[in-house]
Amino acid sequence: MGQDLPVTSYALLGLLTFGDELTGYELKQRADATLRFYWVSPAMSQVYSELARLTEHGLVLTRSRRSNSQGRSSGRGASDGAETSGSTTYRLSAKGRRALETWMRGTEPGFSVLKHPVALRLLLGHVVDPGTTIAMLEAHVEALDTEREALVRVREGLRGSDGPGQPFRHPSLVADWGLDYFDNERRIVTTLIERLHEEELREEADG
Amino acid sequence: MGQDLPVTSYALLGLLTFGDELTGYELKQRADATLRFYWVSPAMSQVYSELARLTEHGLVLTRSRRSNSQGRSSGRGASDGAETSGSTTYRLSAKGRRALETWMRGTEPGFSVLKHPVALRLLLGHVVDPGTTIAMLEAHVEALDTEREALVRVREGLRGSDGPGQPFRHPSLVADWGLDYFDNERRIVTTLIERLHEEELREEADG
DNA sequence: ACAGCCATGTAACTCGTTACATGATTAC
DNA sequence: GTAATCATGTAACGAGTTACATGGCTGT
Repeated sequence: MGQDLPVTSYALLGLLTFGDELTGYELKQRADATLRFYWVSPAMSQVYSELARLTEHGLVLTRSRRSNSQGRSSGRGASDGAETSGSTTYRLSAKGRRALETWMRGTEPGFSVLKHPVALRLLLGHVVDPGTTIAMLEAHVEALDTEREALVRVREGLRGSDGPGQPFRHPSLVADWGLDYFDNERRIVTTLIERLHEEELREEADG
Repeated sequence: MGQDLPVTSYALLGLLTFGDELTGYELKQRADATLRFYWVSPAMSQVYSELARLTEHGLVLTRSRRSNSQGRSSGRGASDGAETSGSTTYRLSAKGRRALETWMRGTEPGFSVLKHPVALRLLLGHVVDPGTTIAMLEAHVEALDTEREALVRVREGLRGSDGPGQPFRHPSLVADWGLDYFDNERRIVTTLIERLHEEELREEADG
């Protein structure tokens, strides 16, 4: 009991706690919309293989549309020849919900990991000319604006059920967190650009 | 020309641009000290395998201590029986420096990826009781303080050569960025804790 | 009819980790 | 002498990606 799955499995499982029954495709879209800001967007193929694993462990239940051979993917035997077409939806099982609770209460979250290629390249700024670094940072500010806008749209979609006790309360808190993060990062990077600009001008003046 | 290496390879290569000649072990320590805040800390074993690859590509040069069989690890032949002991140091080659420049100028950095287990669990806060979520956030604040302190020590170590034009100018800029990030995150999370506390009290009052 | 999205997977591969194994040097 | 740190790797594995393959369904 309590075989450990990777965090991404629980993340996908968690996306199924918001009520509905989703296809792998829809789950991927949900991950792209929200999960990608705080975790990752797994590839389509990974979504399907994670769902297969979650099904094996009994943490999700399946239902087929437009075809018989309903649910459960009962194990191991021969004779499965009718899974040709139609989509499969997945929903959280009672066991899945318990597993999620156990995971959230019983395991340490661990610290966040940031893979920030822009910061990495700034660290190595002495390798290239200042102009290159400044241009990179300016492009990053634009990218931040784009990402922020996307998150704003997500946040907007939660309005109406984002109050205390309502279903999207926690997603909206996390979205606010993300928006604040973007604002702050924009401010920092803008300041950095100014600092680098000043230095460059001073250097040109001196020779 | 221009075979693409993973970003982590360039990150390690970049750590060799600050002058000295390092062993794999020392390189790992450097990565642990600074790189881990903006990128990742590769495992010891990966440091060695990356160094082997960088050597193959001619981007770093090796030197042996306390033993003959010096440098270059010239290829492919039979007869290598004297690599028993002593440490090997690595330094950036001219080709390596060119490769790094090309990479920094010619490839898109891409957007940052954040794997934030605390944010993920906050997103799923409706699965557990508010107390669990609040406790998790409080633990996160403590972890932030610890990490921030570690970064402060790194920043302090750069003092004296962190001015414009000096060798650790860019590392110090990135460190300042990181410190600001930690400050901001602490502020956000503290606010979130307060919000959740208020809600919990109100809920208890209402029943 | 064709484009674009919905829907599901397989195969090959790389990155990166943990566990394991070995031995030298330094500090107490 | 023995514990900690320095130093270097190998082997097995898992997570996650890209490329590929397939086909249905929907709007124009």
